[in-house]
Amino acid sequence: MQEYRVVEGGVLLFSPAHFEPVHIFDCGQCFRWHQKPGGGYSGIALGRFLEVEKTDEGILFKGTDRADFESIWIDYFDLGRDYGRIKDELAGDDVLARAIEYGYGIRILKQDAWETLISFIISANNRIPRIKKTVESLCQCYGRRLEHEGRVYYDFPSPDALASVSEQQARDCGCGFRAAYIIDTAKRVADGRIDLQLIAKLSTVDARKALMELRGVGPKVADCIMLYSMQKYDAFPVDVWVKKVMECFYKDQMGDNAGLKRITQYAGERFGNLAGFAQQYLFYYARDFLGRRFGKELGDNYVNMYKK
DNA sequence: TGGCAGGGTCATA
DNA sequence: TATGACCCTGCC
Repeated sequence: MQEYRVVEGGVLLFSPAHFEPVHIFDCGQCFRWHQKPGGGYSGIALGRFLEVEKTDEGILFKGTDRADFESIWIDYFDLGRDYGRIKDELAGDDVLARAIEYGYGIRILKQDAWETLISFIISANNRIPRIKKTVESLCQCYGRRLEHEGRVYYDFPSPDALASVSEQQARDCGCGFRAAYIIDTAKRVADGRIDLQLIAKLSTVDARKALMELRGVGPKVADCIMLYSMQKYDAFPVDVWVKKVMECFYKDQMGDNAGLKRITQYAGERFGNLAGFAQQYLFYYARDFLGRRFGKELGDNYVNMYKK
């Protein structure tokens, strides 16, 4: 655990070698953290408002006190985990070594399972700005109103709250065709037919199966829920970017035209119980660095450049 | 300005 | 197991 100290306005984390806000909040795992105009991030998680800023001395967690920091945020940001060791293990792989160098400050947050479930149902065939907008809209319409230092913000709506929303109301929030999935899922969680805490205790294979019983939850969304909120670090969500990067760099090992199943299987073999961490580094690297540079041509272009 | 395509999933064949 | 449809909007 890294050292921290209570300072004016919050808690300061010293020399955080493996904590970079932009990497953490922009690596695709969360939707309610937003970059502030003056720098830093603000977000709402676990029913609380928090600001995270990088300073010369370290990472400043603004708007929290020792009690909340110790009982909530240490766990949420997974500050007890030694990312140095994880990186050392993964960096034996050439591709991962480069991805880690690029996204050196990524951490996997321990998010609320219910919020993660609904957020990633919304993510299907969608774009990140719209996902954020839709989640925010649901919060404002159906979430609990909270105040912090005179500022009003909204918690993520409870299962009960979303279970009583009509399909049209959910569509009005921008959910689109996912509206029916969300309401159906909310009803199941609200009346206890689905128990997320129980699912979290299952093995990765069984939890995946259980989650995929829900409408709107396929393999990718199930893996995201397990990785981002159930501490199942062997889960390896395969989205378009991870698919591209895997097809590009591990083509020889996986064979031509590797499908989703093959990619998932290969990631399990190669990265084992660190597959989830590997996925985060690969996703961020693929989307942020390679995506910006090469767009759709990512695969072949980069391979050619890499070989030279 | 219009048209495309997207953090996938579901239904159908 | 393989296609197409799907809400809607940011972006080219």
